[in-house]
Amino acid sequence: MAAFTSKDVARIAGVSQSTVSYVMTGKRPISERTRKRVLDAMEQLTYEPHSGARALAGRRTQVVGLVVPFGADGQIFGLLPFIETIASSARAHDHEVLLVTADEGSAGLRRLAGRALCDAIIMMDIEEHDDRVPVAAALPVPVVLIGVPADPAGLHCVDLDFETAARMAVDELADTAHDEIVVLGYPASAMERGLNFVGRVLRSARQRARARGVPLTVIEPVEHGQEATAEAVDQLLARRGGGRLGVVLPHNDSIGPILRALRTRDVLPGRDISVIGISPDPQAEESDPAYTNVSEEPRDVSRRAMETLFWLLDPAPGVERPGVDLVAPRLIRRSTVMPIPSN
Amino acid sequence: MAAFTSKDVARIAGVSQSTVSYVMTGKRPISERTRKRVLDAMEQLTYEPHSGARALAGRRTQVVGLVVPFGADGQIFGLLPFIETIASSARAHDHEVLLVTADEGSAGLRRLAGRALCDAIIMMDIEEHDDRVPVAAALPVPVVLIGVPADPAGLHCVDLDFETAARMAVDELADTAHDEIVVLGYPASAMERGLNFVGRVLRSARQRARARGVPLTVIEPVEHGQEATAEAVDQLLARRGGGRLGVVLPHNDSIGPILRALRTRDVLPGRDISVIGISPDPQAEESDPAYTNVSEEPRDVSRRAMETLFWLLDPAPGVERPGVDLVAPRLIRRSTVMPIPSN
DNA sequence: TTGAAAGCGTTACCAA
DNA sequence: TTGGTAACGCTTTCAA
Repeated sequence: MAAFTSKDVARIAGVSQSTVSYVMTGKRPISERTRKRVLDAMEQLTYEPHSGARALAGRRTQVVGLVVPFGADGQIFGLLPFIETIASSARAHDHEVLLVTADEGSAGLRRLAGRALCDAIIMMDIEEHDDRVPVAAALPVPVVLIGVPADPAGLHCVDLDFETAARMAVDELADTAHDEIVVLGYPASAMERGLNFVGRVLRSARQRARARGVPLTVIEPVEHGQEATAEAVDQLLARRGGGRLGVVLPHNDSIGPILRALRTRDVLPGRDISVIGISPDPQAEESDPAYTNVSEEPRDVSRRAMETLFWLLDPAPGVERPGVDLVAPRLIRRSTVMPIPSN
Repeated sequence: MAAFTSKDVARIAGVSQSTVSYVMTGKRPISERTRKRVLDAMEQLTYEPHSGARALAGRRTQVVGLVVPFGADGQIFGLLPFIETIASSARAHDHEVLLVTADEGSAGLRRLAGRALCDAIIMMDIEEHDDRVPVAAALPVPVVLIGVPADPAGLHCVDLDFETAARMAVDELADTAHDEIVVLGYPASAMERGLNFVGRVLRSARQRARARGVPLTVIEPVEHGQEATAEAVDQLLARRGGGRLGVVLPHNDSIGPILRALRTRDVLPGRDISVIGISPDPQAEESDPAYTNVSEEPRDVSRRAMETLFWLLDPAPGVERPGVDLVAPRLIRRSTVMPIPSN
């Protein structure tokens, strides 16, 4: 296990070291005969190329930097499918994934690029006005954002289409003959952080409700914690005037507490009130009750982000990628929307 | 931003390249005067050393490989605190974190070592008989396991002390005058995978209950899914003979469904029955009802694992680390254990 | 306390 | 279709 080099492979295969290199990179035509001898030698020595040497000589690290929103608070629930999909896509392209936490801020980005730790960067959890975005844009490596900032500064972004998500929720409630829609908004902290989707969701919901002729109210902010949630829910229930009331819950973290508050008040979603969340599927599925949700499609979003990233690393001729790539959400019906009355 | 090298720094500082290197590594005494000039030059150029070149010449990557249990099913709920703590500890030692998913199996390990991608490896979610452990033990880089396999093969392991965890749960119920204890066990799949703690928990609980003179029954397997859970819960409730019944739930994934089943049956934990989970804190805290739990201490476990890892990379003279390092759990009382009757 | 120079293991150019 | 060889940017020995 004393770590063989391409020189060893060359010796065993009876070829030059450069030939070994060309067999690996495929950047030069190699006769079938030599190729086989080289591959055999590699096999025999269980040879693996030294990544540092390769990075130094070839100026390619075969590493993707991934900036994840740890350290930052927030919707950590749905994080894993993103990371998982990114890791698997990287692997499929023979790339490694280097983890950087968001609490490092721009310094993390500069380190990734400055030390030549990676060939490209994926950055998650982008805020509307995000300090890191201008820094990222100036980096000598391509950066793909998951999330859409106010000014993408020329960077490629991928995200859920939150406008459509809000519209789908409103449509579902309008289609099922609801008389009124209430959106329970975000906590003040989220609004201050200017997460890119907060505004998009509320605006789109309002607009669609108007178009569908259903009155829509937004209650916000909805803070975390027992009492704050209780208060918001009471405010919500006060609006129930015998009509069919539908609630849209666009903020992951508050959905659980809100459902609990409803239960405490003996208000049963799907019977007394309708509830639609914008949230990761597993959360909706495992919640009690399992609620109808508009999915955040972490796998689609991540996959598209990685497609863009590898395209930037190796632009296919004639193919283009959109600057802002919005992924269509999917509405999954569970039991929390009251069916249309049969009369 | 054209990436400066240590040669540039040397030129600006008016010293040799080797001096720049020695300033960075501190492996040679440098006069205060030269040191300052070098540091100034670095600052001025915003110099960052090329990690590939450094790895090649110095045979140190300053990278920690992290094998996470994605792709594998399972208790993904509590995963993030582990990753977060590991990332932060790595950063504190000026190391990067390279992510490898468990579904790559031993191939991932061999790649990490063979390509010189990292200096050391942390591997999570170790099964009792884990194919990767012998491979890891033969690697030319140190490996620290989070989890304890049947045969650690000389590797260092860190994990929660599940024996003590089980004992604490039993003690808490015995101390609060319970007449009977039931442990709702693991699904068959977990038992087959031979997760290292399954056996440890049940054995220790049985033993402690005997010592405390409280009858203890284990119901297992408890499969996932609505009906399976319901069945287990009915089986559980059938044991209630007017006495004080305490339940221990050692398996994360089943705790939510079980609590739900209890609620459906109008059995209120903390009033009609007692419940203690062995689970991550946030899960216990955010559950409804928030239940008394024995914490898995992901932060402590990860921190100790990283301490061991950096000790292996740079053994301090005179200091030793235990081969198997078990972290003490902590019991957090919430509302699901019935208080001692006051009479 | 410092400098010069020989590697480290690849890639890629220049020849053949 | 192949081989020789000069980088790549750092660390570290050997000299001074």
